[in-house]
Amino acid sequence: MTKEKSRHHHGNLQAALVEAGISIIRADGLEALSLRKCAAMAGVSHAAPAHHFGNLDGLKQAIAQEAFARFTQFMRSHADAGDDTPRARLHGICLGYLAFARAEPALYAMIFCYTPNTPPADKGPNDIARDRTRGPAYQLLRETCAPFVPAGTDPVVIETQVWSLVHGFALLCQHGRLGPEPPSDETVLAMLDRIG
Amino acid sequence: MTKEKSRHHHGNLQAALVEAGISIIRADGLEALSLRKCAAMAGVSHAAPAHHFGNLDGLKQAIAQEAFARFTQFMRSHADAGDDTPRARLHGICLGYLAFARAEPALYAMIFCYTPNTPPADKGPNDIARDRTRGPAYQLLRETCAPFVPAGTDPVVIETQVWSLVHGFALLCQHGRLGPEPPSDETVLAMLDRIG
DNA sequence: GCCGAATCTTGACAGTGTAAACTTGACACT
DNA sequence: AGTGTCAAGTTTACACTGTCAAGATTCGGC
Repeated sequence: MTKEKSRHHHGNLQAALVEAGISIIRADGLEALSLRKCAAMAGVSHAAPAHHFGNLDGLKQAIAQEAFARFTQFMRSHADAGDDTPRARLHGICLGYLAFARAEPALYAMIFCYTPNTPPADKGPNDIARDRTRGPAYQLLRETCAPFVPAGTDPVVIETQVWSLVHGFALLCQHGRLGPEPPSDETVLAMLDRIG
Repeated sequence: MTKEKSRHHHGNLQAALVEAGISIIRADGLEALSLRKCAAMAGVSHAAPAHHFGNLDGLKQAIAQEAFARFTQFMRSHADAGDDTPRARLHGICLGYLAFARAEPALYAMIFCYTPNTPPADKGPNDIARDRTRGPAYQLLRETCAPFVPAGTDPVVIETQVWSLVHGFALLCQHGRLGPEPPSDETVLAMLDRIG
């Protein structure tokens, strides 16, 4: 027999709602996101999402978490693309960062607004604790930046500088603050090379 | 006679609504902003704001414009604070930037999301056109960065690098991505000095 | 004094989040 | 089979929001 459509127990409503939310955000922006529209798009009653996410903010956090997962994978694949030199890896990860921000502006912005931070509040300020509090992508950034840390300087300074530069550039581009057509990726790489 | 309270013609409703909106955003964030709450806070009927701003987005733009005005003035005062050396001016403007972003996180974020850009679409890519399309504060940034532009490199690269770095750092701090207590201002100045 | 235009009010409607009570299906246990 | 329990969705209801249309009031120029 074919799978009967039971009125209850959607199967994987949680994922379906997140997917619906992503498509709504992609089409009409974050402001257009609503619990009821996601419910309708998933073919479910309007109050169902609240059972899974509590409230609208919960849904946004779930969407942001999914977006973060895609973002890290996207960036990691870009890091492995070019040569195996440290510089090629740094360029790759940053170009991936910018490409994702350009391709998915709304999702990218959500990652930083609706993803929880400092979850476990670990003890010492060691590397592992930093990775946890700064998000799943920080380990990749740290490894990539390591070869460019001059002797005697705190690695955090370099990591923070690279991250701030790329993040700020991505957002300024996204909001059109860098002119109608933004600077080329080569400009970013040139800025990057001025650091290391 | 004392000024009679006339039911119509509030006097300066436009400004009052913007002020109400700012206080709401300061207290409960951008999400809590609503036309009706601003109207109530200004002692006016619920549909009055639409007459001045068209819709909610119009009000947001007006608030962002006011926020932008305060931001530029704030930053300009910081630029004139220290010594008259180029480096002191650069440090001053960046510290002002960060101080404003820390003091008024919601207003700072609004500036980049709701302020229109590229208004006149000027002809040549000269300095004046750049100032117009990139916002009123760009002239200040350009003047401050000028002494640090090495011979033979495009000034835009330096300006963009400084702006991206400070903007990205401010937002990463704001969202707690740089740890529970963010790096000190000296760290930012150190990063800045690595550029010039 | 008068008339148009600007300013604000009132009333209404659709869409939204959210809470409560209810219905249905799945599963374990006896 | 019968039963209890629990999770998943539905239904109903309410307050709040943006937005529109129509009316009231006041201002400014003539």
